[in-house]
This record gives sequence, structure tokens and C-alpha cells, in this order.
Amino acid sequence: MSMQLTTGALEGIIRGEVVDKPLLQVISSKKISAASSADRYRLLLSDGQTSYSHAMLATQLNDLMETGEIDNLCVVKVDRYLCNTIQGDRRVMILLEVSVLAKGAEVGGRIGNPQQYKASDGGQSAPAQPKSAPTPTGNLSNKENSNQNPNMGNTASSYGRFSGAGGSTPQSKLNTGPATPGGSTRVHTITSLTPYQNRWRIRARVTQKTGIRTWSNSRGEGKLFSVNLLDESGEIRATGFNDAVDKYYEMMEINKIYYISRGSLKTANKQYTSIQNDYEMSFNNDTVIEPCEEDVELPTLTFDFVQINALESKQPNSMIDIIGIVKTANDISTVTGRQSQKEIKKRDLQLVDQSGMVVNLTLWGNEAEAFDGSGAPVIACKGARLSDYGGRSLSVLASSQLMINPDIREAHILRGWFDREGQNMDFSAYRNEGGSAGAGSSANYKNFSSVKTENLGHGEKPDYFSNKATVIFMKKENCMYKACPTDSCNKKLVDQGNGLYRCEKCAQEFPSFKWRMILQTNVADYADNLWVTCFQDSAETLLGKSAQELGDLRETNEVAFDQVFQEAMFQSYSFRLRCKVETYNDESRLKTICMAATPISWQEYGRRLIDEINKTLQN
DNA sequence: CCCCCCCC
Repeated sequence: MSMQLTTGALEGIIRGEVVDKPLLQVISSKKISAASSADRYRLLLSDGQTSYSHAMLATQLNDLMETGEIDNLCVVKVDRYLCNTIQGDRRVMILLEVSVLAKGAEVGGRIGNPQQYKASDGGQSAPAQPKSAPTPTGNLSNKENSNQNPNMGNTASSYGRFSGAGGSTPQSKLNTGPATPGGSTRVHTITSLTPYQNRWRIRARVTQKTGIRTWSNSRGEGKLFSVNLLDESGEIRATGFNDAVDKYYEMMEINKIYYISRGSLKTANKQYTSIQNDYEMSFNNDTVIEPCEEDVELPTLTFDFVQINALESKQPNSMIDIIGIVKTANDISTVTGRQSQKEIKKRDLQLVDQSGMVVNLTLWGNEAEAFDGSGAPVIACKGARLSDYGGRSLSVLASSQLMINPDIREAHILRGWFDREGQNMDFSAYRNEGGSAGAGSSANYKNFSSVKTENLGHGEKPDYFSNKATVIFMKKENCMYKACPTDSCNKKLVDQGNGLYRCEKCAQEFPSFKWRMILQTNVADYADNLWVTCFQDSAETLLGKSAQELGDLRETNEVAFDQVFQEAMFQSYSFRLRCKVETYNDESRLKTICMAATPISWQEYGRRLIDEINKTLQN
């Protein structure tokens, strides 16, 4: 049988070029057995000119080896592949989708006279150059014949599920597209981009695009938008500032494919993205972006999903990809932004997956309003923000990509699992603080020494944390005051000396008052101690008396009053604390407010210690 | 050059 291979394909692939569905011969294969994971098959491939042994079959295609579909000397069409760099500079080709066009017996021998691949000097040498444009094979009759040949009925068409090409004919021309003015015509992969090289051109799909946003800060002001770009090698985030917004915002559309050259690359700040790339791109004045008019196949979106039970091991405030079933959806509610003072709509969803855990995911604004949780839909979100609130919880940001019932493999698996068994399962939730089982409380435990080492309270916003701690001192002096009796006002009253008290805030005089507390308390854990301010509720908890009772005692029985403080000493609680540096008269100091002091749940505390021990053992 | 994304 006469078969023609895609001459030069292997050199191109190894160099990182995109070679569309090359026809290659499998000269031989080797099974690599591993005790801890699936077997893998290593292939010696040939394009008729070059042979290359650093090629692996993706494990999901192992059955092609095990059924003998791929055998020595067979010819395959590689519908999808990856080429990764490992251990410095070695390039490994991984075959992801393969159609067998002819079995080894039908081919009968090696095609051409392939020479073992040797790394050339960067592809600039004379003999390497012509090879960078593989010659078309155009041998279409083989495929048609093979489909009609009864002996080959189990070939290309049978493995159509591995191929995105459907019935298309094998096209083997290297698809370079239009040339960049003054640039190279070859297409680079996104993963090959670095800041250290500037002559490149990628062909990528826009998988996400933000709106135009403006900023204004001490460094200046401007506008920007971002896109996520994806090719078969990987993804990268790209941002256009100011002029680039005017130039490119309209033309770049989600799901469309573009040639892009001459962007600037810089190190990505992983804190702000779940995109798997060490770099990110910005469009500058030289950047050239052109729509790709050809019909090329590129993946549409990639996720790096984290199972719900694995969120615990992820860094709070990082960005992650999540997929789950919406087990329940809360009603929409409105909250007021702390600094913006704007009203914001939000909706909390409870997501579950096969890990048996549930986690809260918050939608905001329009997404919250539009969301319909009926029928327990699947939600996939790329780039959700992980928080340690309530143990672990998630928030959908403007930069996140939210998909409801996406047509992806993981979603179908989840759907099947949930409909079959998941809907009847009990799910464990991330843990709230100290025994209060309600949904509103939070964990993130820290000891008092980390208040200093982590510089808590030095940020724009206060830091909240929890700790089990013991009261070691309380300042009795000035621990309570006579406050305005009005329900909504706690302002300190001015004693008029005539039995009346004046509230400056309410601009009113009252014959009565209520006792309010501000109790400076020193609390200690195994690591350090900390002064915290306890207001009414937590002070009453620590002292075991109401402010009213205490006020009465102070006026009538000073010994009994002192006794209350004696008894409050060395008691332990679960504290919820809020740290913020405050500045008075040019003097800055850390102020810690007790949000709540609650009895310790020893069960909860024990579990937390076990977790910490386990984490310590893992390190 | 953004990186805010809110609340408990």
C-alpha cells in the first residue's frame, strides 16, 4: 500500500510549530509500566524523513495499543497533540487524538528513510529551514479507501470520538496564515512565549473578555480591558491599556481566533488570575492583532478544576477553577459595601461535588439577579476567588468566567453522579468557628504571634481572625460609662449635676441612662498576648454579668464589683477579633476589637488540633 | 500602568 507521510512534521512539532493533523508512521512502541499509575506507551514516530522517540501516547488512548489497533509500522493521523519541554530542553510529544489510517501489515515497512532526530542549532541552519514547512501529503484516497475496506473497518471512523475533525479530510499543510509585517510567518505556541524574545506570533482563541474599566490612583489614571487567550499549548492573559482599548476592544470577540504579534510580556501576578502561565501580555503601540480567517481548530476553554474538598489546601485569596452542582441557591439579598457605601445585590449558592463536601459560592450584581437555581444546575467557574471565610468559600469576580450547565465532560459526569446518588447524599461543610453552627461565622485561626509576623491590620481593610485564648488581665478603670438611653444611640452622656444627663448627639437631656462597657482586656495564647477592646456584648460574656448589674454593683458594693473581675480572670474563650492600625496625633498603633467571645467548643477545638497536626506531619 | 469585586 502506498502511503505518504507529512514530511518535516516532526522537526516542526519539536520546534513548537503548529502542524495540522500530520500523518506519521509508528515504527515501534514500548510499554512503560508504573506501579503507582497507569501504563504508558512510548512511540518511535517517523515522518518519512525524521524519526523521533520522545513521543508518548496519552493514557486515555491506551486501548488503541491494547487492542492492537496501533501496531508497528501503522500510519496514523495525529488529530491533536501537545509538545512539552521537560528537564530543561528535551521536547516530548504527546499524542492526544489519533486516527489509524493503515495497519502495519498493510503498510508493510518503513516509509522513506527516516533519520533519528538531532537537535539543530535553533532551526537557523540551512538544512533545517525547508523542513519547517512540511509538504502536503494530499494522499486522500488512502483514507477513503480505508473506510471502505472491510479489513480496515475499525480504523479512522471508529475512533472518530477522539477526533474533533469529524469527516474532514486530512489537511497537512502548515497553517501559517498571513505574514506579520517584518516578522516571522511561523506560529508560536502560547507556552513558548517569554519576556526574553520578541519575534513571535501566536494564533489564539479569545476565551474571555472583560468590559472596559477605568482606574485612578497615585500612579495615574486610565482605562483597560483584558482577554484570555488560548491555543493548543496553553493560555495567557493579555491586557490592553488606554490607546489599545480604542484600537482592539471592539475587534476582539469572545470565541474568535486572532493572530497576535509584538505584545509585551511580563511576569504574571498569580494572585489575580487562575490562568496557567508564568507571564502575561500587554498590547502596546507595536502590537499587531489580526483576525484569523482560516478555519482552524483550537480548544475552546481549559479549566483546572479543584475538587471542593481540596479547597482547604489552596491558599486563601487565590483564584481557582471550580465545578459543582448547585444543591441550594439562597434568595437574592442586598448588602452595603464597607467603603463604597453602595448597595450591592448578592446571591449565595451551595455547590457540591463527588468529594462529599459543600462550599458556598457568592454571585454579585446582575449575575446574582439573573441566576436561576432550579433543577440543580451545574456551575463551572474559571477564576473564582477563594476566601477563608467560613473555613472556605468562593466569590465570583468580574474577571471570573461563569458557565451554567456547560457542555464539558466534567459537567456531564457531575450531572450523572448527582442524579444517580448525589442528590440523596449528606455533604459536610467547611467548618465555622467555635461551635456556633450558624452560617454567618468564620474561622481562619491565628495565634497572637502571627498578628505581628503577618502584620495584621496594616492593610487597607481590617483583618479578621479567630483564636482560642485566655483572659490574663482586665482594666477595671473606665470600663463602663453612662450612655444615652435611646435605643439606637450609645453616646456617652454629660452629667448635668442636676439629675439630668445630656446627649450631645441627640441634643437632648434625659433623667436616666444605660450602662455601656468598653473593657480593655489582655488575652493570651501559647504564643503571645494581645490587648483587645471588648464592647458591651463580649464584655458581658467575659464578666458573666450584664452591664446594668455591674453598674449597680460598682455604685453599691465595690468588693463584689472587684470580685466579678477576679472570677473573670484566666477564663478561656473562642475569640473573633478584628485588627486595624489606627492613627491618633501622628501615632499609629494596632487596635484590636473583640467581635465575639464565645464558649469553646472542645470538639471543634480538638478537630482543629488534629488538622494542624496532620498538616505538620505532611510538611 | 490594573489587580476594585463588595456582606457576613
